[in-house]
Amino acid sequence: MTTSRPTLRDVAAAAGVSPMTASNALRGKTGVRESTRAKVLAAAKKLDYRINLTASMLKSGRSNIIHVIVNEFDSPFYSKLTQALSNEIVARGLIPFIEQTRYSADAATHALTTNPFSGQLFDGEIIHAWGLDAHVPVAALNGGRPFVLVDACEETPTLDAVNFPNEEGERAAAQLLIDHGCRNIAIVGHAFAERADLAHAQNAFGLRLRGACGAILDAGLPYDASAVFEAGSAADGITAGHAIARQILDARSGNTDALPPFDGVCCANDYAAFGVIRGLADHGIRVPQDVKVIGFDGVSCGSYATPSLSTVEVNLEQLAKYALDMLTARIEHQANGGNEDGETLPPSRAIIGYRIVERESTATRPSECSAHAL
Amino acid sequence: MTTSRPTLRDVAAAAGVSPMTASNALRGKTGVRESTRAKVLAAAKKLDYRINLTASMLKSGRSNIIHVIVNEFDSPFYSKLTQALSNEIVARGLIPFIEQTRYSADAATHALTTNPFSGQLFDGEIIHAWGLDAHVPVAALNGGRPFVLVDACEETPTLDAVNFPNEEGERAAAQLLIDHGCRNIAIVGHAFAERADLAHAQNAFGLRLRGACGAILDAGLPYDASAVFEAGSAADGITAGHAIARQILDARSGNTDALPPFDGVCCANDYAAFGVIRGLADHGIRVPQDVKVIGFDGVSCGSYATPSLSTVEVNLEQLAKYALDMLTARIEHQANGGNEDGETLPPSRAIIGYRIVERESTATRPSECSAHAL
DNA sequence: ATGAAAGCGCTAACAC
DNA sequence: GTGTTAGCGCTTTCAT
Repeated sequence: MTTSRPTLRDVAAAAGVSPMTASNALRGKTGVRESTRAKVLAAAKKLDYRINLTASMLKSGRSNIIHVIVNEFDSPFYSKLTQALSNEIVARGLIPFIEQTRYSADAATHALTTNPFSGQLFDGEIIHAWGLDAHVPVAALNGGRPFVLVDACEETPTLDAVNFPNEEGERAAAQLLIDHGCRNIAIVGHAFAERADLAHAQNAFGLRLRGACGAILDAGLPYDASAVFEAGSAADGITAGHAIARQILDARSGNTDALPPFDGVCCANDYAAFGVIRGLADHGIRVPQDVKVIGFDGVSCGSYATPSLSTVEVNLEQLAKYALDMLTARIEHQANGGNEDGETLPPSRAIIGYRIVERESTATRPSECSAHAL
Repeated sequence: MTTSRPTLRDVAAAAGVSPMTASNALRGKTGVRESTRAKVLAAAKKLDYRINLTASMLKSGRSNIIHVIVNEFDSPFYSKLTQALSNEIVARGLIPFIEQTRYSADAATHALTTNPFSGQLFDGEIIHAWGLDAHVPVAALNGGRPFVLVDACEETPTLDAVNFPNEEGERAAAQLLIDHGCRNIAIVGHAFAERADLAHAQNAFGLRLRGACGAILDAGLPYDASAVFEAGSAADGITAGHAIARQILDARSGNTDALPPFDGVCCANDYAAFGVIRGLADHGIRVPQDVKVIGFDGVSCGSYATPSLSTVEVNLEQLAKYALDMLTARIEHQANGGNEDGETLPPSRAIIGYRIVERESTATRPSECSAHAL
């Protein structure tokens, strides 16, 4: 016969009080005499009582669980984002529930709708998943639940959102290359678009391209389709790196028809930047001696890669803080019956900070190349 | 006035059946007439019914949630492990709940005990967390719940466990260096220990050292404390890389007292290997031209790093399969009342497969150095 | 400050 | 095949 877990009843009986008093005592509610609370806590400890959260959640309708949706776990960026969000959620006494969609819009839709956890188990949700802006009508999926969009860049501000300094950060990245003497810069990330057409960029990569081409054009440097390579992952980055290397080698070979050789590459994320460096190395092109490369995100491995990667490091701790501030505000508001009388909280928006991190991949002097910069 | 979610009652009423029939129909139970099931499903769809899992879990005592505990999210190894486990769990129709302990034995203990989710909400648990073998009495913490230990290497087989091919894999790694001509191999990972003392190695790094030193000694090559560096992370790896570089430079400088220069480095994981390469580069030592380096794990970024990293790639898909087979067997066994009459399932053990992946970091000829090997 | 009653939404067990 | 009953363990409400 299995002796099953003690319930609140058992604790109450052992302490000689009612279940209600035991519940209040255990949850630290005021209005319980200290001596009574002590008795209850002692009984709970003695019995090794563990609250049954399913029962608690069923009755109270609150779970303290925050749902986090990302594209995948196994990527330098998402693993860092996940860790930052998890840390902040735990620090606030909440419980993170992290799910990956593996870049599937269907999976994202499911996570937000069909999935019975959403809206019943979770107190709030934070999502950074690809393609949401274009393919998934997020605002419609979210039935007024506490919800934060990360870097979805949607233009209609109906939801709380924390965005990255996409345009400004990538502009600064391109400017760094220019300041370091680059005059023919390749851009890796979003597909080519004219500057004017980028005014309506809807996603992060579009905004980053806007920033990079802005810096380049404003400096009087060339910007055209031959210098823009579409890539978001290391695999695509390798392909881009090969193309960039070929153009450099072609120019070196003395071919008079050759395009001028690239001397800098501005990447929309670190992941692709690693691929670009890899692709360049395949053809013997060295970074930073032959070409300088800068990424975006500030992933952890950028500091211990060889060459270490210069980047636009975004402040993910700040992102997590903002997201949870927005979420908890909405959760509290709902708990106080805020939504019942039509008084909905207006949507909040925030843009997180960044800093340019200069490492080997954009170094100008050989001595800097071997200095290990964190 | 907020119109709250429809319940099973509402669906049953709309379909003109009892709640029980509706429940059975929705859960795909047999013994429901097809026409009835269709009516119920239609009603559920029309009302946008979503099952309340807290209620379901409370009543049935099953959640279909698998608890996964790892040290951290933001590391190349754990992010890959997490993704593999998550994929397999989802593929089996279960729900992964992933938690990080951040290398804290306290956090691990909490995750397994104080945490009210464990043993009440979760159907099973999979843990790969550092220090569990030595500091946390896992077997005692687990109250007979379905539970799988990943690579904890504990000697008393009281729990289900999936282990890595630690000794064998690292032996193969060292052998690769030897076969490629290395004669003075540094080992990075576990602290130095005599071969005899490693007979009782209790953790993964100890076993890996046993494998490496076995290959080296059996080949008649030197193995002593001067060639062993303790490191598990990129940061430690950089320190080790600096020390290794100094010894190489010292020997090059013609100092007659100098130790022979290292020509190979066998690392206990890829994470440290990246650090070693980084540390070597800080002193201008090139990989693989000056020293060959091999890692362990087969993390994703090893293929697109520069140099790309040779490694012992362990089969994490297989790990996930084994772990879930063990878990589901135990869950089913418990559901069938297996534990009540004292018939406990004997503990299972498995060792996952590996393959040696040769990339640039151990290449012997220059031509191989620029070939991009996946 | 404490307790009694009621029920959250679902499903196991049993009747019909 | 379908319906009825009962209750999982907790917390909200309201009485004392």
